[in-house]
Amino acid sequence: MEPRRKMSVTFPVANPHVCTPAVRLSVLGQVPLFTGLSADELAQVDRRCRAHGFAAGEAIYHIGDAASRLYVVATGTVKATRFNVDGRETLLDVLGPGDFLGALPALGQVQYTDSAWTLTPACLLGLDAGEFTTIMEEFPAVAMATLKGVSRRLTESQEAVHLLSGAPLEQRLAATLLLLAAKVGEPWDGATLLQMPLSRDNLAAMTGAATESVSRLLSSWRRRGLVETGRRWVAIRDHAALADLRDG
Amino acid sequence: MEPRRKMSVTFPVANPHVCTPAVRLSVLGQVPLFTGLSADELAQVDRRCRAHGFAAGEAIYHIGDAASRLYVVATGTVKATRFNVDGRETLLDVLGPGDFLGALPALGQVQYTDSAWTLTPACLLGLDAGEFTTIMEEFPAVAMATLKGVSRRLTESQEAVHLLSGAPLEQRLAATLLLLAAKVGEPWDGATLLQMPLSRDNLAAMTGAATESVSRLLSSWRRRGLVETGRRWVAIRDHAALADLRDG
DNA sequence: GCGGTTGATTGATGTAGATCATGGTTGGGC
DNA sequence: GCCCAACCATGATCTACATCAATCAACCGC
Repeated sequence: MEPRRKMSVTFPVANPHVCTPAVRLSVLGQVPLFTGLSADELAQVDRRCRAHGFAAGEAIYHIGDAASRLYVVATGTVKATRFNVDGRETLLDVLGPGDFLGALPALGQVQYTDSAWTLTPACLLGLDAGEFTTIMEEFPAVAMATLKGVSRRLTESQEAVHLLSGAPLEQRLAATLLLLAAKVGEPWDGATLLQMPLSRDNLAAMTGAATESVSRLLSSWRRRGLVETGRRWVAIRDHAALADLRDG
Repeated sequence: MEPRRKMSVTFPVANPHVCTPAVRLSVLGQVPLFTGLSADELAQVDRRCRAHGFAAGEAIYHIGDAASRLYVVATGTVKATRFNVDGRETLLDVLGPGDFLGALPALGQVQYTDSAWTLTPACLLGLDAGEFTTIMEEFPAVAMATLKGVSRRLTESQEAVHLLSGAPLEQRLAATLLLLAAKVGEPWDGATLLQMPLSRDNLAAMTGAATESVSRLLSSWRRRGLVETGRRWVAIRDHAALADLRDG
């Protein structure tokens, strides 16, 4: 076997204290949830939310907790997961800057329906449930943007259901990598590096597979030149080939 | 093997022409989407929608079609599905009276992301995308109710993802039956009859399994007295036992 | 009532991928 | 610079479930 390329990927460390008022406003201005609000209105929103700093691998909230907050990711990446009784973890979603997560009692969600953990150090803006409801009532555009965001996620989730219902692992993993590439991919040395810490375990939890199966498949793809991999990172070399695998 | 109880279940036949103005208004008044609207406002909504009658097994719309309408089920049951290239079908959701389906360009959905077929004869109220957007803008309560409905479905879909990611078929099928019981179950001879035509095929498409596997499992449960089954129907005799199976 | 079609059952066999086991590699902490 | 814990690779084995195959039962239209 030819020697694997070795490299280390480091991710920007978000100092919790980096969420200065100026940064907060700039972040809020780029959040899909709040597009269309004037600077003045954004300031109103900003006044109502509070920045929370997290280290890598910290819990943000747990499934079953009373749903009290909606969070917006300012910096860093976050995973939304579900566990079952014997510890099996399913990774439902990966959230990056601008994405929202959490739950809202006003939408009938009494408890969080998933758990959220940081993958990197992260800074989140938290809005109390009541506050967000008020904002939606005050600014219908925010309600629409929320609806849009939730709808898009429902579609994505249904696509995942479809893939998990019988598609071979090869298709599921290819689909997952391409989806992540679209979400957090960035050019790097002629390939697309997934700019987030991504272990074989994480990919297994996303595709409903065993860690070893993911490892084997990635090895095979690496030998064929489709991807490049390392400790907790993956880069895509051949999009077209992966797309072919995804579509059967 | 002891002889199976035989019975035939017939489902109410919705005559397309049954959607008289009076029926339409009464249906609209009970739709979660439009709760909180006054009779007068409901009449406004009613004026904007059009009734469509369908026979059993008819297509309502196809995945990939330009997303032009939102439908509300007045009578009958409908399935939302996805297909892959080689004909494998995944049943994403089952919709009954009061549920909505379709897609909205205003939410960024240019095309339908699933296909919809009637399971029984059905009557649907269709709203043009633009109309519904107008209604949401005019009545913020409708926008909230929509958001609530989509959020609930997202949670359900994520639960499905979690189950499909590694839970054995036994758990998936038990979970599906209990979910359906909560949705369309009704008391019948001491058990809970799922009041909709439900083939082994349908259950397989819902749980990501082969028809034969579903058949085998139901047979085993029937022998143990947990369920009662027949041609295109299932009734639950022992909720608690199924709940145990679902939770591992 | 009768025949054909669709749906359901049950058995035999095959396989994708889980699980178990082991050793190699990497990088962070001191 | 060394150590250790986390991460990764790869082989051997096992199993849940798909697939293939053959009846059998129920309903529909005539």
